[in-house]
Amino acid sequence: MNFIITETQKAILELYKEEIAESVINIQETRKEFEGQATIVVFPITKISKKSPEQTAAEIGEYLVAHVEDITKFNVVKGFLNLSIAESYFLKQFNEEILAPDFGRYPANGKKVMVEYSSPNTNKPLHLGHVRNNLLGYSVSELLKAYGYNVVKVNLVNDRGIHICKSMLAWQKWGNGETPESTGEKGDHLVGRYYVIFDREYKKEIDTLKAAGQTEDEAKKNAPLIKEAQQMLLKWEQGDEEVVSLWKTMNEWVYAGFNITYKNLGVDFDKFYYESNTYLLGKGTVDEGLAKGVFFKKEDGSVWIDLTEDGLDQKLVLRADGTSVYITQDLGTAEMKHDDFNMDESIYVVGNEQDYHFKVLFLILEKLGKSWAKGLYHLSYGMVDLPNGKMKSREGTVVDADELIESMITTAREKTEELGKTNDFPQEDKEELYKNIGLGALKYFLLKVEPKKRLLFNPAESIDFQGNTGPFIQYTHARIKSLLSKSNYQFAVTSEQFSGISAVELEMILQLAKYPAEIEIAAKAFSPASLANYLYELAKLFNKFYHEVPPIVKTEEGDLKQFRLNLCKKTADIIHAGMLILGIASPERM
RNA sequence: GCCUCGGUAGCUCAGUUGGAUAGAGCAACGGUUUUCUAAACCGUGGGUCAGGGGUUCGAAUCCCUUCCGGGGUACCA
Repeated sequence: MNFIITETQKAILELYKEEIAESVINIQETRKEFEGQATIVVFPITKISKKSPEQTAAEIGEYLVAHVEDITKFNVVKGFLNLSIAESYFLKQFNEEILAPDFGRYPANGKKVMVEYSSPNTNKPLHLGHVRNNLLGYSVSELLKAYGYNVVKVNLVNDRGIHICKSMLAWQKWGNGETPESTGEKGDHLVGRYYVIFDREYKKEIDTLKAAGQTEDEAKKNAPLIKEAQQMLLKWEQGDEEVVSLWKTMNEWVYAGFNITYKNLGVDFDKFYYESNTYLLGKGTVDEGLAKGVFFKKEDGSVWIDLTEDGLDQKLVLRADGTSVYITQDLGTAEMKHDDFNMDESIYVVGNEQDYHFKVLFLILEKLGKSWAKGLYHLSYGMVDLPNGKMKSREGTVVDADELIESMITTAREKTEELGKTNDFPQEDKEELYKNIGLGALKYFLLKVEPKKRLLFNPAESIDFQGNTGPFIQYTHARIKSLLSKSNYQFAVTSEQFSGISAVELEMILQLAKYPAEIEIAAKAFSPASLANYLYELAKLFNKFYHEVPPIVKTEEGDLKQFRLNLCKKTADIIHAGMLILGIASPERM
């Protein structure tokens, strides 16, 4: 409805003899309790008109109705000028813009963006926090594709380090040669189980040492198990055959397990990076920083950067013994990824506990003069909390990803069968449907919340299937599909002059018209949440329409029926497309 | 202590260039099915937008301040 702005500018020039900037004219949707579709907020204009808000509004309203064909009526409420727009305007917009096959699709913008997400540790299975990360990363990728980007999805796997050695060591000591094959256990769960066993035995040793008079810190350092694990890490780094071979074997088990989880979640990656290959990177960057005078060396030989002028602290970038720390590695990895893909932007999907780390990382790269540093973005998201607090792997208070997925599917199965909806479905289709619904509920639940907010998950209350949920939107889609098939829908463009259109239908056109802008907003914010809420509003509006309008299938043939069917079809298409961006399937029947 | 992100209905959440009487869902209560899928629709009740101050025609939104909560402030990753 951009024409309103231009016309209002003309009106003001005519009435008050003054040019007015576009930004001063504030147009919003008219609230439901008032008549009209578009509202101009006139307060800012009174500075020019030098008249009361009411009078200014009335004058502009009269001008617009007299001079603009599509504006048919106006009313003034305090400083708000409500305009009624002709139905034909909406129909024209619907036919020409919204029904166009490429509606909501952005052309390629020629830019490449990397989205790094998931980044699991290979010593334990994925939990609900990882699920949020994976769904966010996948969805943001799809969102950016829809907005015209060329997207590269990468997964930087943390496959080395002391934590992996803990699982390996525990398995060596107490595993009796168990394998996923011999136990039937998913590989990541098996390895995770030994990680927990290590921790349990380690704690026992600590207690023993404390009982013998050592302090907590001493006991933690001196426990034989941790020493053995450290030895193992050292051997790994020296390339000890036995250790490396065990490491490879156990990692393979974990990957096999992860692949199943990824497949169930519907996420994928274009490239995997492994920290076992990247952990030595970054030393060149440190040399570069020293040469440029960005870093400095302390007496002990350790290398630092001083960020106090930027409101941060001094930060170590290389130990005195020349070994790397986390940020050294990340500096090197960032350069490598840029060399590999030469992308314009790069998004790290990582939890908000690492806000400080990424702030520092990006700042250092900028100070090193990397031109691409300004394209880096940390998509920081809040932790998923349980009612009694944070999830902790070692304390067993985690919601396991595989179990959660399974229970969502089970719930979907129970609810669907209770409603008797799938009595005539072939068995295969049933299982496919339950999976789509169960995961739809889970994904929507996690994605509808603004990423940076932390999110509460209560395992005791199952995720809803009614109201503002994935299944509600899926149901709306299925309902439309059923209607279309019953009416033998064929596409045809209607005229723009016929009667019988209701207010809710105009609302739907307005809501559909917003779709491209919603993609843009969500893509720019790297946040699928607003899109999720948009789709919910659209579905809700459709259901209202569905109840208010008499059965379309039985309506006599004509423009009104055709228009309504077109409206249904487009709504289904947009729900389908939008849900795909969220990684959620829209079943044809449910 | 310092940095940072949050605090909106009983619960889970929407609400951005500052706009009208702050919205949904769940839960509670009541209603709608001889009509295209009732996982739906309609209605009722429920608010000190954490507290206080400021900016102005107008503040959940911007500024200051206090309180509460998460996270960070590691030569862990």
